[in-house]
Amino acid sequence: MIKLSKKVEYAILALQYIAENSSKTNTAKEIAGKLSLPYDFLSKLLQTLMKKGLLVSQLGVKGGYKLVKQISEITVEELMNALDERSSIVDCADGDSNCCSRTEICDIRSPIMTLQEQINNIFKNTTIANLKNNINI
Amino acid sequence: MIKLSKKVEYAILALQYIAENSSKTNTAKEIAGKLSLPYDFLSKLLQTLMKKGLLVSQLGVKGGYKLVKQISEITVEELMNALDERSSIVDCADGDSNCCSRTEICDIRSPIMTLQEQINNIFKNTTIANLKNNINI
DNA sequence: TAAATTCCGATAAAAATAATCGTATTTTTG
DNA sequence: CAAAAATACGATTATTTTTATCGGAATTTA
Repeated sequence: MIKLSKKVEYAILALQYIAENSSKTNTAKEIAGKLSLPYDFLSKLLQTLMKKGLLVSQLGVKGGYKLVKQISEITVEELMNALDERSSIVDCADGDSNCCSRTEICDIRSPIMTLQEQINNIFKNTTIANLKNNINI
Repeated sequence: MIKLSKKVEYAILALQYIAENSSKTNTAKEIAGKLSLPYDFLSKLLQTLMKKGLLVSQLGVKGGYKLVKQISEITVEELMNALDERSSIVDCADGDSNCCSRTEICDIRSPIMTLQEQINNIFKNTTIANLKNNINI
């Protein structure tokens, strides 16, 4: 609960890797290899990020992925949205008006939404660059 | 992703219900009925909260549950812990030292922990009483 | 002793997440 | 042009987590 998916976790690592190697196009294979991530899964994920405009891809032999903008300009929120991760802590927090079939008046909806907003703010204010050690122990 | 489990959701509702009816012991059956929650599931959840010291139970015919302390003194963090919900956003954030088998040096562990702490703070600073509308629309 | 209840372990069902597979398409290069 | 290296994409499977259910035991009250 309240956990980042592997998708998001791998994407953070991959974006950071691409950022470090931004002079060239990076193949999914290389990234997966270097970071020991499952190739197929990563590959699909990168395609999604490409479709969502966070990466550009090049097809063919010299193909691979490049960043569109710097990782200091990509927020975790943006990444989660791109990967279709809903950050709604309860179902009714993202527009399900039937949420309150349980009780006549949903007693907790509004305060839960506030909780939601606080969490969203954290993800909104954290960039992929923020999630990187500057110190290599 | 980043979602409260039904356990936590139901527990919030149940604790609020019990708080409103604190003059008597409340049976799992009644709470489930009034809130339209699945009895077996709720029942087990209340037993857990009892074991963790958030509720006291009384066996037998006039049995049921009562609060040990006021819901304004129970934080969401406490509830999640009681329900064995780990609020760790990544596996390595709760003591899995093997987390970094992927890369020699885990580049993101420390900043992820910071993110984790921010999220924890929210749950630490929100009580079950806070999650209740004072206005009934 | 019967009824209402908590208590408890086991299991099943459903949903979400993660991973895999096969194949098509594109591009480069020899 | 043909082969190789890569992305693109749909379908499917496997795994894990979450949610729900079941059966019966123990406890208390009346």
